[in-house]
Amino acid sequence: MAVTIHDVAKHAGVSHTTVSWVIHDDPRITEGTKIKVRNSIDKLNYHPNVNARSLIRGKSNTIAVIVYFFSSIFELEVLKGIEQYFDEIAGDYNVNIYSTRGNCKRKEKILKEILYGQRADAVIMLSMNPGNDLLQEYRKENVPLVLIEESIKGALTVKNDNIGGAYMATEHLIKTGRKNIGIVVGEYESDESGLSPSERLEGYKRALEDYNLIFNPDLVFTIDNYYFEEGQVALQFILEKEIHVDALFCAAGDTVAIGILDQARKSGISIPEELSVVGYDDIHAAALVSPALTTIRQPIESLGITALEMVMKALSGKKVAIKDIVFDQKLIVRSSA
Amino acid sequence: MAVTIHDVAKHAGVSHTTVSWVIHDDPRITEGTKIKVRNSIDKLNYHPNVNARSLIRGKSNTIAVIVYFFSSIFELEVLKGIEQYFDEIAGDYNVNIYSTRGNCKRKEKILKEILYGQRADAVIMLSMNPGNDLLQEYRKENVPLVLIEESIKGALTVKNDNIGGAYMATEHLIKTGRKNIGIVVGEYESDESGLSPSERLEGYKRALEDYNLIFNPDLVFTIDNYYFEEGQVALQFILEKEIHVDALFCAAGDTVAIGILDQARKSGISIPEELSVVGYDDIHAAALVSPALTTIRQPIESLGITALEMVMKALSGKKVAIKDIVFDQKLIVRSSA
DNA sequence: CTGAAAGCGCTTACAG
DNA sequence: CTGAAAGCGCTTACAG
Repeated sequence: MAVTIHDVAKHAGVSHTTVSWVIHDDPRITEGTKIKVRNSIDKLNYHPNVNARSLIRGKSNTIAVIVYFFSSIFELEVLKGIEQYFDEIAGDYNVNIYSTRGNCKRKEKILKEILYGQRADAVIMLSMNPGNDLLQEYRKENVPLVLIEESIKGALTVKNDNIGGAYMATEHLIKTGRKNIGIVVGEYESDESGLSPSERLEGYKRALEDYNLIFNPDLVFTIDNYYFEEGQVALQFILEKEIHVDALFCAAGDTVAIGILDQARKSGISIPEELSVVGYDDIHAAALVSPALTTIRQPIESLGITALEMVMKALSGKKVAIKDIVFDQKLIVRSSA
Repeated sequence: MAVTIHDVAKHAGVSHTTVSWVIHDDPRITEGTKIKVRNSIDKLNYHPNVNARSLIRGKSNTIAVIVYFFSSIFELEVLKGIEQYFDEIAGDYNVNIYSTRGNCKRKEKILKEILYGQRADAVIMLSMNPGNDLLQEYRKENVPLVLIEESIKGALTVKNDNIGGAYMATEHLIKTGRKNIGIVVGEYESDESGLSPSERLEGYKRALEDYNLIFNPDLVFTIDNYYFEEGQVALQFILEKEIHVDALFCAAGDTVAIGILDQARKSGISIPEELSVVGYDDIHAAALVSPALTTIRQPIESLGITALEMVMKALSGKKVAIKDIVFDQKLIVRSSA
């Protein structure tokens, strides 16, 4: 069906070896032969079978990016970052994006298939942990693995200073006179949760402690999917249960925080008078909602760019120091707190 | 290096053929042998080489999704749709997501590599046109190709009723008394632009015509990347040049429309009194900005779900009627118009 | 019930 | 300067 190297060889009147060498621009082939063969390639519309090539080379020229789910602008921005300089940094590689669709078994399957089934030559994982066993297997096989927003001993990591960011957010609320500060945060206890939720919780706790406020576990509200609607639900819950908070640090990000703002308006809660809200991410909408959202800005695209750079460096055989690369966060004060 | 089928065979004390058959659960193999072999597979942590398998099968069990760029929430939502029921609909397939990074040559290269290099067994394209030549090549090779938000004669298409949506938006502005209605729209003349911009422009024109307003080409403002900032720039341009408009239909989507709102606030233009704005998409932020954005809601996730269903149907050998599947749009009236 | 053999489409030493 | 041969890791008729 498809045109193979043999068809080209026959058409050009040479052996298939010669065709292969023309493709690889081997100096042993005369210019005349090259032209002849290239002509046949064009005429027959020949494209090498990627699978055969990868099989024999033992590498696929592909970088795999694994996301947990296409749930939020976070993924989008990181992917943008990875793409931004892709041609310059990783010209002859392809990117393949996989989603685990929130399934841990799938995650492991994908990671194993990539490693042992040779789907890709390197991996970038977003907000996900390969687990220690798989990490060791990757190291043994010498396949580069870079983690974004996740850290595990022995892995290459690019991340935000979530502890610092959460600290700043909480400190801001304290300094503006808030006493009962709740936190809305992603699931932080499961294996699948990624590191940032627990780090942000940690930063929140540290700030409370430094300012002599008591940490109250009842003021920790967790959400699962980082959806807008979960912010609405969280505030509904707080109001129904009559839980007393005068501020919410929405560590789960701006989209959820905006859900909180939305519910506040619907429930007649005035912001920031009755309730201060600080988000995380500084998405575009944060500046535009009413009241405008005070939030923490993180350089999301940079995470992607840096992760790709690390992967390429490792792929080129250079030693990459195993040391977390951490990006600073910035407090953006607007009207909501 | 990696464990092959031969290693498993040796470990289990059978031939590699037997191992292959165990993997495929061939009824000719006795249960005892199967257990023995599966044990070895687990012990050695064996995973079949995907490339070898694809090579021999002549198919890769992969569906390729091609996006133009990870630029907007639109891509994110479509991907969400494709994922949503993936396990149910397309259990043993993988998805690979490619981005052309806005490069037409890359697009063609990807499409040819998929087709002739056997990267994937079917393709879903987002807001992109394969071009007639490539479409014919896909049809000849019988590789399913489904287009989202793009239509070309002879291709399977899933799209929004952009003409209808734009008509509704424009009609709403007309009925609320606006006379000088501009349109902000994505690049619609280049090959790479996708179909929706020109369709939305068409809907806009038709509404003007039906209500006896003259179409003025000077009131068509185009943008390239669907970025927030482009909305700001567009309004700045209009103000600087003192172009007289009392309404803008931002067919380029809500993110850009919100950029317009932002610039309006900065420039002291009151919305909707001095300028009415209607967006397109109904993203979450649309309801939350101030003033809340009047917009057109489109079922983006459904596009992805339906496209995947069509691909799977075609892949299963069933005839799929070549007839555009068109989703209805809905006008959501808020405060900005 | 299991194995030896051919072959998928390519690459790459090895001859000539 | 070019070709015949072996092999990458699998699958699948074909024997036995």
